[in-house]
Amino acid sequence: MKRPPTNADANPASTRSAVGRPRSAEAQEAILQAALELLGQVGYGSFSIEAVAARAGVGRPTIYRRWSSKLELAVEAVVRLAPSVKVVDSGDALADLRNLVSEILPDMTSSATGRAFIALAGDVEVRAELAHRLDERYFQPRRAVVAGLLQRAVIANQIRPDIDCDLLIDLILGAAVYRWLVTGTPVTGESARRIVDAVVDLAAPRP
Amino acid sequence: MKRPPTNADANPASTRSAVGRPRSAEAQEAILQAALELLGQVGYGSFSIEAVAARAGVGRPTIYRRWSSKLELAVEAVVRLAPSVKVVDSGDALADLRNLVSEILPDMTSSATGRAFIALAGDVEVRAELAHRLDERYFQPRRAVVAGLLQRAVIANQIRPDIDCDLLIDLILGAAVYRWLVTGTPVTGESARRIVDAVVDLAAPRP
Amino acid sequence: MKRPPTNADANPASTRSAVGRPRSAEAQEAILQAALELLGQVGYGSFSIEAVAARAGVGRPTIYRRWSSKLELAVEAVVRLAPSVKVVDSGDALADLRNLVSEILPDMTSSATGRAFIALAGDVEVRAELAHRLDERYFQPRRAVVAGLLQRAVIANQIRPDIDCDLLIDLILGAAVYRWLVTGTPVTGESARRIVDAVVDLAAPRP
Amino acid sequence: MKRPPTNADANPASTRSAVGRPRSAEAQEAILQAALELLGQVGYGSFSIEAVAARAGVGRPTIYRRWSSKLELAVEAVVRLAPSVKVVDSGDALADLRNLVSEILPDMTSSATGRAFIALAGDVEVRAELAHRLDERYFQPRRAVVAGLLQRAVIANQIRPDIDCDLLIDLILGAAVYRWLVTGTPVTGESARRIVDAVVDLAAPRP
DNA sequence: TTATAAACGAGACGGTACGTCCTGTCTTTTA
DNA sequence: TAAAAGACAGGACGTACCGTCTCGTTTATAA
Repeated sequence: MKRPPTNADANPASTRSAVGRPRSAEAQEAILQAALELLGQVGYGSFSIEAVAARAGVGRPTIYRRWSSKLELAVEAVVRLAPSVKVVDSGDALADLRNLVSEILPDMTSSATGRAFIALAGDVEVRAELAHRLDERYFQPRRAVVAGLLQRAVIANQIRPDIDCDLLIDLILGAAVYRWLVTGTPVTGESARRIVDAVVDLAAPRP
Repeated sequence: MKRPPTNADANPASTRSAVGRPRSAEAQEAILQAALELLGQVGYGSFSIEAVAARAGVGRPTIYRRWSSKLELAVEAVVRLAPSVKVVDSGDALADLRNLVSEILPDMTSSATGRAFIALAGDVEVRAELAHRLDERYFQPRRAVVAGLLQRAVIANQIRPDIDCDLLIDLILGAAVYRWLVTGTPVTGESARRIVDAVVDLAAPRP
Repeated sequence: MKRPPTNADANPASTRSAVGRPRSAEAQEAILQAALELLGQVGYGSFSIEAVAARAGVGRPTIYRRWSSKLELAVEAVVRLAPSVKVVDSGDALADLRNLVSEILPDMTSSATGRAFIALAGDVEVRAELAHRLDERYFQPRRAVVAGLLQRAVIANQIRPDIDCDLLIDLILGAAVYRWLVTGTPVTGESARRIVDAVVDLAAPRP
Repeated sequence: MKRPPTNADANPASTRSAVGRPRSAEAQEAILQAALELLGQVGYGSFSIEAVAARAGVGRPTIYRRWSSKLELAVEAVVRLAPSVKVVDSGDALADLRNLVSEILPDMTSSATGRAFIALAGDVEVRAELAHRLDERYFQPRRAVVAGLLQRAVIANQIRPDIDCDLLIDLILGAAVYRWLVTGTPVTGESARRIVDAVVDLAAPRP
C-alpha cells in the first residue's frame, strides 16, 4: 500500500509510518527553494520538475515522492516561502492600512507568488482543489488582516459604517491585481498606496 | 525568404504572393474553433498543438505556418471568437452601465477567454508582447465603452465629477476578476450588477 | 491506428503508407551500427536504447518507431551486420569444410553476434519468437552451407555414408559454442579447425 | 572496515567478527529460493533484486549484504540448488553413461540453471570471474563424472583407446546445449540418450 | 545482567534508463 | 506550391530499479 505522495496536508503529527528512513528535511527545503527560484525566473509554463531536481541537487523521484504534480509543488513553494504579514497598530488605522497593503500587494503580484497563483487559476482540472488551498493559506490570511484594519477605520469614523468590508477588500486587491494582469507591470508600494487612498476617499463618511 | 508565420496582422488584402495553392480558409477556421474548444475543455496547461491539429483534421505544420506558438494561437482564438460589445443608449447611463458590465464580465471570466488570458499573464517570456496584444484587442475596447458610459453618468450627475474614470473601471473589472481568480467561480450577470451598484454608490455625488 | 513498430518483417514492398516523410535510411544504419558497437563493448546487460540513440545521434523515439524492444534491435543488428558466408569449391571437400568452419565459428562466438544470441536465449518471454528469427536468419544459412560440404565429403567417400549430417553439424558447432560459453575464450580459426579434424576423424569411413 | 559482502567463498570458519546478531539462515535460504524461482519464471533479463527481496520477505540491504550483484546471487542460487550428480557403476559403462547424461543434460538446459548460465556468459564485465566460478562448481563436477565413465568405457574396449575424452565430453554436452540454445526446446532424457548413442557409435573401436 | 555490535525490515536517498508524449522542423506525396 | 501526412532530433514526463544510506528494532555474544 503506497502512501499518497503529498505532505501538504500539514498535520504535524503525521499518520505516516515511522519505520524506514525518514524523509530528508534538507531535500525538502532545497526542492522548495529551487522551485520558487525557477518559478520566478522562467514562469510556470517552462517550469519543469527536471530542472527543479537538477537545481536542488536531488533525484527526480524524490520530488515525486512528496508532490504529485508540478502544481502541488508550485503551490507549496509559494505558500511556504511567502513572507508572513505582520500587523501593527500605530493608532492611525488608515496609515496602517496603507502600509500593510503596500507590503502585501507587491508580493502578491511579484514573480513567483503571482505566477503560481495564475498558473493555478488557469489549469482547469486541479483548480477546485488547489485554488482553495492557495486561497486558504495565502489569500485568506491577508484578507483577514486587511479586514481588521478596515474595522478599526470604521470605528475611528474614517470609513462609512454601512460599508461592506469584503467588497472594499475586493476593490483594493482586485484593482491592483487586475492592473498587473493586464499591463504586466508589478504593483509597487507607491501604486498600492494610490489605490488605497482612492478607495478610502470613495468610502469616506459623508460630511 | 520565408514568410513570417503569422497572420495576426490581419490586413485582409494581404501582400502575400498569390501563386500556388492558397491557404485554406476552412482550415483556418477549423483550427481556431478547435483551439477555443480545447482551451475551454482542458485548460491552457494541457492544451497542445498536437490535439488542436487532430481535432481540426489538419496537419501540424499547417498550424505552425500560421501561428508561431500556442500562445499566439490561443490569443487569436480568444480574440476572434469573443462576442463583440454593443453599446446602447437608453437614456439612463447607469442602467446601460449595469447591462453592459453584466455582459462583459461573465465572458471575461468564462472558460476559454479567461483561460487564455490567464495563461498569457503567467508566461514570463511572452508576456510583454502578447499581453499587450490581448489588451489592445480585447480589454481596451471593453474599457472604452465602459468609459463612455461613465462619462455619460458624470454628465447626468449620477457620478461625482472629480472621479478618475480609469480607476473606477479598474475597481469594477478588478473586483470581479479577482473574485473569480481566488474563488474559481465564474462571474455571473447578477454578481456583476452587484459590483457595479456598489461602486456606483461609492462614487455617487455628495449631497 | 498506429503501425506496428517493427520493420523486421522485411517484406520489401511494405504495406506502410507511402504518404508522409519516409523513414531515414541513414538513421536506420546509424542505429544498427551503434547498437552493434555497443553490444560488443558493454555486453547486452548494460546495453541501453538511450546509449544507442546518443551514439547514433538520433532521437530515442526514432528507435522505438522501428523496434519494439532492445532485443528486437539487438537481433536485427546482429543479423544485418553479420558477414555473409561464401562457399567455395576447391575440389577437396574436407579442406573447404575446415576453411568454412574456421570462418563461421569465430564470428559466431565473437562479441556482438554471440552476445545478442546469448541474451536472446536467456530472456524467457521473447525467446520463442526471436530465437526463431535469429535461427532462421543467422544459424540456418550457416548450417546449410556446412551441410552442403558434408554431402560433398560423403560423396567423395571422406565421411561414412550412413552419417546423420544434422548431428555432425550439431557436434561441430556445439562443441565450439559450448567451450566458448564455459571457458569464455572466443573460438579461433585454429581451434575451429581442430574440432573439425577431430569430428571428421571420428566420422571417417571404416577401412 | 567493512567486510566484503560475499559469502560465496564459503569457508565456514569465517574471519567475520562473531559479535553482534548473526546472519539469518532463514533469510539466506528464502533469498536463494526466491531467486531461483524468479529466474525460472521471468528469466534473467527481468530478474530484479527488488522482486527477490519482496518474494523472500526480506529487506533489500539484506541481499546486498551477502551478494554484491544479481549475477553473484543468480550463480549461487543455481549452484546451491542444482541437484548433485550421483555416479553409479552397474558394470556396463555405456549404460551408466547414458543414464548419467540423461540426468545431467535436462537440468543443465532447464530453466533456472541454464538461464543463469546464459546470463553469465552474456555479461561481458563479470564474465571472467563468475563464469569461472560457475564452471568450477557446476560444470567441472559434471564433466568429471562423465570423464570417469568414459575411462571405464575405454577400459572395457567400448570406446577407441586413442580418444580425447575432453573432446568427447565437449561433443556430447555441446551438441545438446547448442540445440537447446538454437531451438529453445529443453533437452529431454530421451534426446540426451540419442546424442550419447550417436557419439559413442562414432567413437567405437574399429573392428 | 547489561552493554555493545551487528543483523534485521522498512523505506528514502541520488541516479539511470525506461517507454510515451509533445515540441518545432523537415521531407515526400497529393492535389 | 500549399496541404496532409508523417518522420526527424530533442526534451520532459512519470515509473521502475539500482545500489547506498539511515532509521528503529531484534538478537546474540562479551563484559
